[in-house]
Amino acid sequence: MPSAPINEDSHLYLIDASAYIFRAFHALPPLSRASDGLPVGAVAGFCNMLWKLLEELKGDERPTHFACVFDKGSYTFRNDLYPDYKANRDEPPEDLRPQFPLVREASIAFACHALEMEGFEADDLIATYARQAEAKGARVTIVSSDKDLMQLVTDKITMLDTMKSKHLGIEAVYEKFGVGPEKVVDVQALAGDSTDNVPGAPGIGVKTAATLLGEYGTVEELLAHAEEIKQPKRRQTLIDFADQVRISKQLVKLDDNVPVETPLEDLAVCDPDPVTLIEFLEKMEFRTITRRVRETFEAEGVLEEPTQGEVGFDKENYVCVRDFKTLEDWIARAYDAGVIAVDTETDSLDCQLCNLVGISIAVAPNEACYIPLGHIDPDHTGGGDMFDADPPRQINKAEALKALKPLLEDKAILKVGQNIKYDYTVFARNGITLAPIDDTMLLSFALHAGMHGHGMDELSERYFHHTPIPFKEVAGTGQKQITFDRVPLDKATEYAAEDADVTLRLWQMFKPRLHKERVTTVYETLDRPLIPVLADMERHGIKVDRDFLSRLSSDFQQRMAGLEDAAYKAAGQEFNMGSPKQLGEILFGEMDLPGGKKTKSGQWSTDASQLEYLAAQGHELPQIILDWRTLSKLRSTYTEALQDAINPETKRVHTSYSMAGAQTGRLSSTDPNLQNIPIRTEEGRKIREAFIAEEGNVLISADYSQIELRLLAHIADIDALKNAFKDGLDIHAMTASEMFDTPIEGMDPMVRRKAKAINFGIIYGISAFGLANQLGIERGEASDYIKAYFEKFPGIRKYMDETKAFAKENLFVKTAFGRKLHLKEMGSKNGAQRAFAERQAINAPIQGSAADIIKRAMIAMPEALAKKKLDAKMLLQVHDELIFEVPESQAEDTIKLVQSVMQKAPLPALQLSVPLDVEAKAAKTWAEAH
DNA sequence: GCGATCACG
DNA sequence: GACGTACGTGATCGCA
Repeated sequence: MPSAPINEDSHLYLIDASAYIFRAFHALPPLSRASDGLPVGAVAGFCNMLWKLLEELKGDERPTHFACVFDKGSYTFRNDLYPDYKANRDEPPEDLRPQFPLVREASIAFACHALEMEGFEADDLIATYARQAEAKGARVTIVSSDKDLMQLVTDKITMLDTMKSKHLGIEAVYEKFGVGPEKVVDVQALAGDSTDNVPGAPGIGVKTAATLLGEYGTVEELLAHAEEIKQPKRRQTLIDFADQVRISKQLVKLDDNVPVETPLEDLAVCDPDPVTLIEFLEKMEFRTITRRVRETFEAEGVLEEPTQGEVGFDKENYVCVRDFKTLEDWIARAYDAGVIAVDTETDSLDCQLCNLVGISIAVAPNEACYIPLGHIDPDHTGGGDMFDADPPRQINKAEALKALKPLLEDKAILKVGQNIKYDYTVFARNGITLAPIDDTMLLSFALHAGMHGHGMDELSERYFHHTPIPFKEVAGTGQKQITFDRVPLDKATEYAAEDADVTLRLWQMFKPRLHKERVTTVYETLDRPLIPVLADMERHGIKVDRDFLSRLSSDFQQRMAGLEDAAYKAAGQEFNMGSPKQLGEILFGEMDLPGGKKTKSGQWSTDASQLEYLAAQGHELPQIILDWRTLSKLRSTYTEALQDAINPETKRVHTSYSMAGAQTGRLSSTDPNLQNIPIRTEEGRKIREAFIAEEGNVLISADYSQIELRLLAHIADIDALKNAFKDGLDIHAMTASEMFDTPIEGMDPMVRRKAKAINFGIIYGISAFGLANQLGIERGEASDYIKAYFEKFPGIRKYMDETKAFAKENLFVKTAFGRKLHLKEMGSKNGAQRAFAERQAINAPIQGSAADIIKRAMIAMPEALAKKKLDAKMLLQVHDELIFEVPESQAEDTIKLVQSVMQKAPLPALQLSVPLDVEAKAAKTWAEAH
C-alpha cells in the first residue's frame, strides 16, 4: 500500500461514494448489463464520474491523496440518540441493492482506497479525514453535494459537485444557509431536515434560523434567551421544543474524531493498473467508457496498442484431432511452418506426478489443433459411469507420441511454449526431449521485468485485448473442480488450442523486440539455456529421510505440548497460540504489558522483536511463545510438509524453480520451497540432516563467498575493497578497521558486527532507520556510522548516485550481463514510492549480477561434468550455493571441477576485477556438507 | 483471499 | 524538518 506524508503541499480528495450512488441511481436512466440484465446504471455513473474526475485532475491539480468513502450498515450512534433518525428512509430499491458491492469493486479497480466503518456514516469518516488533513496544512476537496457536509468547509476545505461541475466554498455556504460554515449545524438543528428525519423546531426554516442565529450566535445561546423573543409563536416553539433542537444539533453535527483504521498517509494516490481497470469495465460491459479509458492509456503509453493488421481470434477454426490421418496432416503443417507453439494438458499442476492428457499445437494465428490422448469418456456419453462409456475415440497415446517425436525433437523446427519448462518435463517423462525451444514467459521477462506480470492471460489481455477462456470455466472450481481428462472434448479443444494460438502470437510479437531492447544476450545465454538444466535438476530431485523427519516432528510436537501448558498457566487461560490476535489481546490487553506496537491493520504487533523486548524484561509468557513459534514453524513448514512432498514414485523431493518470479533475475523455489531450509539456529539446522545422498554417494555443497560484496567492489570500482578481496582478508573486519580506525588484530566482535551490518545495508540501499533497526541502536548512531563509511569509501556513494541518476533517466537498471529491471516508480511523485524504487535501483544490479553469474555456472556445469566423465548430478540452487550428488569415489574430483566452473562463470563475457571464491565440501547430509 | 509471521539468500 | 524505509523470495496460520 503506497504511503505519503501529508503537508502543506498535499491535496486530499474524499469522494462521498454512498451519496453519489443514490443520486446517480435516481438521476440517470436505468441501465442493465446486456448479457444477463444485471442493473448497473449507478455503477456506470460512478465509473464515469471517477474517470472524468481523475482526468480533469491530471497536471497541477493532481491530488496527492484520494479515497472513496462508503456508509456501512444502517445503525450508527445517531440511532442511540434519536431512534427515529433516518427512520423515514425506505429500503434501497431492488435494482440498486446489487450495485453497492459493484461500486466498491469499481473503486478498487480504479486503485482508489475504499473506506468504511461500522457504526459511522460516510460523512463522519469524511469529517475525520478532512480535519486531520487540514490540521497538517493540506487542502481538502470533498466530492459531494450533500449539504450536511457544508459544516466542514473552511478556506482549506472545499466541496465539489461533479454533477453540476461546481466548486463550493465558504460563499456557497452563506448562500445556502445564510450563515458561515461554523454555524451550519445550528441552522440545521433549528430548521430540521425532512430527508434525514431530523426534527428541528416546527415552523422554523433555514431563513428564520439564520436570522435568529445572527442575533444570538448559537443554538445554546438562543435557547437560553428564548423568553426574550418578540414573536409570541416563535418564542413558544423554542421553549416547547428546546430539547428536540438540542438533540437535532447532535444529530447533524458530524463526528470528526472517528477512530479510523487507515492512517491518512496511507491514502496516497495510486495510478490504476490499466489491465485491471479495463478488465473490470469490460466485465461490466460498459462499451463507451471502456473505449475512452483504453484510448487514454494507449496515448499515455501504459497500455499496448493492438498491432496493425492483427487477426482477431476465431475459435471456430480450432480442430480436435481424433484420427491418425488428421494428426499426420498437422505434423506436415508444422514442418511447413518451421515455428510452432506447443502446449501440454495434464491432470495435475505437478509436472513430476501428472499424466499427459492432450497436446495442442498452433502453426499460425487461428490455425491450431488439440490432440486428446488421455481423456476419460471423450464423447461425454458415460454420464459419469466409466463402465458404460463408449470406447474412447481418441488416438492411442503411444502411437501419437511416436508420430510426434521426430517433429518435437527436430533441430529445424522451433517449439514455442508459455512456461515451457513444464511441457519440457512432461515430454521428458514420456521419452521426448523437446528441442529447440523458446519460452514466451521468459521473452516477456527479459523484455518487461518490473513492468507487469508474465502469465499468459495477463499478456494476452495486455497485448491483444483478448481474454483467453479461464481454466475454471472449463474445469470448474473448488470442490467441484474436475481434472482436464474429464473435460468434454469440445470445451477442451477450445481451451487448449487457444492457449497454443495465444502463445504463438506472443512469440511473433516479442521475439523481434529482443534486439531492439538489447536483451537478446540475456535471453539467449542466460534464460533459455537454463530451461533444460533446471528441468533436469527438478526431475532428479533430492533424497529425504522420511523416518528422520518423522521422529523430529514428534519431538517438536511433544515439546510444543509442554510449552502450551506453560503458556496457558502463565496467561491464566487457554487460548490459540497460533493466533497473533488472541495473543496480542492477552499480552497487551489483559496483562497490560508495556511497549505495545501497532500493525498496519491496527492490531497489537506480536512479532519476534516485540516478544524479545518483553522477554528481556523478564516476562515469562513472551519467551514461551517465542520458543513455541520456532518449533511450530519448523514442524508445520518443514518436518511435516517435507514428508508430504516426497514423490511416491521416485521417493525423492522435487522442487519447482520459477524463472520469472523474482524481479532481479534470481530463481525462486516452490512446492516445496527448498531455498529456505533452516540453518541459522541449531534447532533448524537439524532439518538439513534429513537431506541425504543416495547409498554410495555424497552430497556436495559449493557456495560463492561474499559474491554480492565482491560485485559491489567491482561495479563501483573501489580499490580498497578489491584489494581486500585479492588479499583474502576478512572483509567485514577490514571495513570495520577502516571505519573505526582500529587494527584488525584483536578486534571487538561487536565492532565487526556493526561493519557487517553496514556492508549488507549498502547492498540494500542503506538508510539510518534500517541500520538502527538491524543493530538495535539509536538512529543518530547509525547515521554517524553511515557517514563514516561514505567518508572512507566515497566511491560507493558515487556509484549509488550515478545508479539512481541512470534509473531516473531511463526508468530501468541493468545487471553486469545486461538484464534489465524496469523501475517505473523512479519518477513517482510519492516520496515513499520513489525512495523504494531508488533502493531497488541500488540493489538490483548487485543481486541480479550475482544471479546471472550462478546461472552461467549452472548452464556450463552439465557439459563440464560430462567432459571429465564425472557422474555428479546438480540437484539444487540456493542463490549462491549449488548442491550436487555424486558417487563417493568421485567427490574430490567433482569438488575441484565445480569450484573451477563456478569461479570462471563470468568469463568470457565479463572479466571481474575481483576473484570469486568458492567454498565446497562433501558429506552424507546437507547439514554437514554446507 | 489477505495480513502477520518467519524460514532462507 | 518531517516522513517512512533496509533488498529479494515462499509457506503456513488465523480470520473474515
